[in-house]
Amino acid sequence: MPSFLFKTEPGEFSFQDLVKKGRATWDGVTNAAALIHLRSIAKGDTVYIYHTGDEKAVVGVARALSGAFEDPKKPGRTPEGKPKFAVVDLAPVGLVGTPVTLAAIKSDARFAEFALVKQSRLSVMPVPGAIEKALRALAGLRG
DNA sequence: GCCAACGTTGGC
DNA sequence: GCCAACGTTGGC
Repeated sequence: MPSFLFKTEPGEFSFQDLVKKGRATWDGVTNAAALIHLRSIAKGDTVYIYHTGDEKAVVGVARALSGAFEDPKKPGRTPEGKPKFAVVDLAPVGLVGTPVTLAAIKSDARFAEFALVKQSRLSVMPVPGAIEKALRALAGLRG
């Protein structure tokens, strides 16, 4: 099952907010590259939540309750008539055992090819299997 | 269609 | 607060 990482500014919407709400529609993604990744998400996929700002760490795990669907709040269309924006519904799975900081990720060669360090400002990215394994080990998660 | 100017993200 | 890395916009 593919996995992804979402960045969020905790002052806007944190993983704890997702836990409180029980589920949330993840919207606000407008970047073209991020939207391509978002549209590849399927129901059941794992989503790691990364906090930007002061925390700069992977702090929680969520699950996609749906595949990507058209943003009901932003019904824009591309010139080809396709929905311009997409969103996905998430439910929290749980906090990680240990937050995995950006510093830890940057200093670990196993993450050298990870989009989080290679592609600045990308807010939705896939997490390849080998990287997910390393991430889960650092986070103190099973599997 | 090119590219300079501008805006945004997000780490430092 | 600064700025690098991009993306977007608009004039031509």
